[in-house]
Amino acid sequence: MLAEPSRAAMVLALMDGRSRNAKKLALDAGVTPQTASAHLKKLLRSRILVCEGRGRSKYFSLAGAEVALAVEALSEIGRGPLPAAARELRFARCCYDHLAGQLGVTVTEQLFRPGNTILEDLKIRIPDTSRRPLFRCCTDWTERRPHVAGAVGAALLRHFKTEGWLATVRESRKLVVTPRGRELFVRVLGVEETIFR
Amino acid sequence: MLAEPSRAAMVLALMDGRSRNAKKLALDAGVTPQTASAHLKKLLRSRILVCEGRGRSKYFSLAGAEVALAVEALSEIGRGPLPAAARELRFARCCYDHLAGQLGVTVTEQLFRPGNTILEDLKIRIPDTSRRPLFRCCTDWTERRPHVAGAVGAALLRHFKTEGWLATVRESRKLVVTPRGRELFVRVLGVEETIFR
DNA sequence: CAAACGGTTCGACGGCGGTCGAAGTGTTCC
DNA sequence: GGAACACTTCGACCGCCGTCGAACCGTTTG
Repeated sequence: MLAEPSRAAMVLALMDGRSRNAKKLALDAGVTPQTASAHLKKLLRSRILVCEGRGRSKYFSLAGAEVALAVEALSEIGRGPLPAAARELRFARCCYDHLAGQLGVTVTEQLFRPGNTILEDLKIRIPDTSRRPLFRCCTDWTERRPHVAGAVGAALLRHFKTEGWLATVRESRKLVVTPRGRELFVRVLGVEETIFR
Repeated sequence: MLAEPSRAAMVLALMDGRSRNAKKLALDAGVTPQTASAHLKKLLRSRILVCEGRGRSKYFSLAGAEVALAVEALSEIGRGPLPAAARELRFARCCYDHLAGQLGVTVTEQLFRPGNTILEDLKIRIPDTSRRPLFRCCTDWTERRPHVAGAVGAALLRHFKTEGWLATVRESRKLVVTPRGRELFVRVLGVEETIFR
């Protein structure tokens, strides 16, 4: 649906969230009204657009936030340099302001063990100043499993850095586990020794 | 790129984050190796996949988080019922075998409060028989925030149903909070009274 | 070295689908 | 009522691109 140039042009034209009529969209896409009509019909059927018929004109707009999110997500692909160093990032890296990679998902799983007292043991304090959700999760793209984000995720990474468990690498998202960190991850968080290779 | 069925099949096959060789991907997509080769070439050029040549085999995997995000975002489009019955499902429903909706994300947030003892209080036992991940999360499509899934999510919903907190509605994913459940959600899980309207 | 195998290139075929002209329906406005 | 207009349907055309057979290259294995 979004792959076809004319349809893509129409959807992109609607990315501002406003609505337009069919003729305007035909112009945006550089096709005749008949062609546009066929495309718009398909876009409606596949729930990408919705329309509201006002009089003899029909006004089209994006069907919802999911559409806008998907279009934005697609436009992110292929930017940036090739990840020759991908492997290095796989074990531990930061994802915005929280921990990701094998270590990230492992820590997250530990947090979910019934009876764990990790957040208290580390004396993690969550600043409740913001409207930020306490907890979010990203699906880790290397692990395809969730790691903790949100306020809790940020607080954890902050702790690991200030307490010298993890060190950052300049100009990179890579994180390095210090010897001290390695010992503490195992002893305090119950992480398997083996994941450190 | 992602619109073509064979390529989509290959990319979906790689959505678990692991890597596969060209022949395996050809099989997944149901095409011959020549055809797969052509597709893989294009997917590499457009930075959707990366490959690592080990010996005479080449191992392909997703190029990065953006790709996984985009694919997931695309899969969200057009899901869900039309707005008429949507409202009813919004508050509480089951998502496969776990709890979703406003109540689902709220419970999930409670689980992440530092110092909570919810899983022990409820005497939740996680069967560790399976290879099933202890914890997964779905992004709730109505709430746009994560709710707990995986073994923990399933155990929780099972508990809520067997203990009479929630009642199922036949032929529907809808879940109804019983008066008993309502009281317990507030007292035991610390859910805000107000979300029950 | 020969055989097997993974991956690639080339060329030919065929179908799906985007395109537009022409014509049809319904609405608005004078 | 009639003209202008927004949108749709139909039909025919045509080009792009996915497909596979055959042949080719390079690595691995015995």
